[in-house]
Amino acid sequence: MRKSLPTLRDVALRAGVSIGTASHVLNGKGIVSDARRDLVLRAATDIGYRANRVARSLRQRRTHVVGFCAPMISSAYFSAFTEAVHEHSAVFEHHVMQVLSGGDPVQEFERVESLLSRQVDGIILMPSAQPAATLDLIAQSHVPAVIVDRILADERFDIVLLDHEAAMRDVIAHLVGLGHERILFIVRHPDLVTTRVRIATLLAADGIKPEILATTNEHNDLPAALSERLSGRDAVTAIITSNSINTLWTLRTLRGLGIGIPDDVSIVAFDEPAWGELVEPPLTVVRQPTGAIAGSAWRLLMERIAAAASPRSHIMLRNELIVRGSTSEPRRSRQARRSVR
Amino acid sequence: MRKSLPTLRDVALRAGVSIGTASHVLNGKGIVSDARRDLVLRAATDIGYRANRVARSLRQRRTHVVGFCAPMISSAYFSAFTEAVHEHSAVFEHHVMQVLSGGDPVQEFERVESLLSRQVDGIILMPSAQPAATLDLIAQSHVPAVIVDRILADERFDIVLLDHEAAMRDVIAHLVGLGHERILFIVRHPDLVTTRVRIATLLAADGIKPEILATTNEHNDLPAALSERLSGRDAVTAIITSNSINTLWTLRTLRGLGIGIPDDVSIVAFDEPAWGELVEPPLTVVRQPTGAIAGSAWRLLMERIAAAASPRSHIMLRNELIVRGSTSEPRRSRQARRSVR
DNA sequence: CTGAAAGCGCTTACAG
DNA sequence: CTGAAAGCGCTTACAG
Repeated sequence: MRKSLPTLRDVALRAGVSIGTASHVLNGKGIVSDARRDLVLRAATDIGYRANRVARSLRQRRTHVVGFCAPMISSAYFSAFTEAVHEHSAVFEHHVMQVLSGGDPVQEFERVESLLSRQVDGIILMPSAQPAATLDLIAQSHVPAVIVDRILADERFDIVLLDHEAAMRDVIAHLVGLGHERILFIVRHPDLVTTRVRIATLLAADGIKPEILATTNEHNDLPAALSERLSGRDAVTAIITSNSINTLWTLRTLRGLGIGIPDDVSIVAFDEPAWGELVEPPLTVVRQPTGAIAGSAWRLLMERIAAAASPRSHIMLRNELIVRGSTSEPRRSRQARRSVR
Repeated sequence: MRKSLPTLRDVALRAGVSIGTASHVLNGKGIVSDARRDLVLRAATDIGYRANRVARSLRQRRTHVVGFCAPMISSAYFSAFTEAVHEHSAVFEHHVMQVLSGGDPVQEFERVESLLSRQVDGIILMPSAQPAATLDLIAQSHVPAVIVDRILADERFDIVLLDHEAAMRDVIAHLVGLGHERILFIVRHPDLVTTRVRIATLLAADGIKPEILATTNEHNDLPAALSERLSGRDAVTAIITSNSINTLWTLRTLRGLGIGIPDDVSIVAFDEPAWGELVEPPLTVVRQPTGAIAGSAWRLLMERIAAAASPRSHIMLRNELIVRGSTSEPRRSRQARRSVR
């Protein structure tokens, strides 16, 4: 059995004061005479006292712990966002208890529930594709929560979201400006609201002929699908990929097929992978402002914890289109122009 | 003020039993008659009871929370390892409270201390470069801990480490086998024990002329340093990079200098970045078995929590060298061989 | 089998 | 200013 740690009682005993007084001193609350203050402080350091935050949490009904649930960690957007969430936690003097949903609504529900049983003061959730049950659970628990992206609107929560419509419009404008018409959008999770918005925006755009391709987890369908879409007179001239992993597989597949970028096809990638600037050619990407997202989420959550009744905020953040070498005029326009000369 | 949640007392009241009996039923402990069991179960679901894990933790002096401290999240090795740590947490029925040290010994100490005040049952630590104070703190707290890598031996802790010496020997053997002699090792944190082992192994190897280059955070010294090391008759023919970010900068710099891989210089990268297979040429890398590391850490920690007195374990895991296109014979041997014909 | 009671380590009104 | 006491929501011997 582990030797039990010194408690506030031990401090009080050694300092010859009451537990209440010791508590006041250590928390800088109430008014205590200098003499006793010194006594308590000395006693605490002498015996190496460290407050038990579990006891304090129980008593105060406030844990200073924020629950954080995300689908995963190990891809560009998620790891950058996760790091930003943890970096902000220190600023706001909270700990974070993180759980992974794996994108599975059932696990999401269970793990958020486990967070609730831990009495977290608030929740930051990056939802799965079907978050309805989890959102109901959170709403009904009355625990302050902010939902990050992947959901459009919900009056019950503060929401930080990216303006996916604007981002997609930027991408389209860029490609159309270069002369592209047949554009292939490769998505991984067509169910995600995020993806649906992007798809809808693409389909609604004027002057282009968009196609959508949903990939599987193993991406083994990609070579066949891409070689088909990239051949013939209706071949697509530009590809938009929906996330880093998708981008990686697409590039690999294109290389395998011997298709050149941007000569044979242009590429725009959502997310900004760390290697985006490294590949040849460097990638045109849609950058996600992960630091700003995390900061906004924390700020909203802290405000909500402080004032449960204030009106909900929906913050919309703008992505940034970074144009690099992976996009250029389509081959046909280049040839056409050349033949004109 | 948030509406207070139903407690065990509410369940007991509604079921018409004592709190102790309700507790027994809900925890599946003790022997309770079927009639009362049903009563309690029904009452609990009726009022939507959810156990308060903070209260339980205080009473049991066991939180089922593991503290996890790492320098960062957003680079390949760390994000893969972090994800693996979280994935295992569910299996072992613990939550994880994660803090970031940023590689700074002072922050590391403070945040591990805050973990201790949260009464974590155990700690998984990826140490900073000067972890002595933190290690003392943990040892003195008697909280079970397992140290992951970056430390060679410490009888006070269970340790999971990678066999960096063997890994470096594999790299050297590979390069020497190809005919390389002048090898440059680009490191970012020369203080890290990990790095020191790698450097020592490199310097001790027979038949090569190794050089070490320590980069700064901004890597703005890299172009000058590399162009110097890669020119002249003593030019290095192979480069080993110490982590993903370093690798990224090195590749970018080489491209900027117009130096070809592997024609002008071969590259071996420690860590296995997600994009390792994607760049041209695909990278020869030393793969870190992140899943196995996390699994071993959890297993050791759980065993230590169960049996504090059992002897400490030091587990050593083997890296894997993945040979791809970024390494080949050095130019000079190729030219020499050609001229022989 | 069941209930009454102590206690985990704190904070916080409440008297004095 | 200070101390005695209640209580946060549980678990767990201990009687019966």
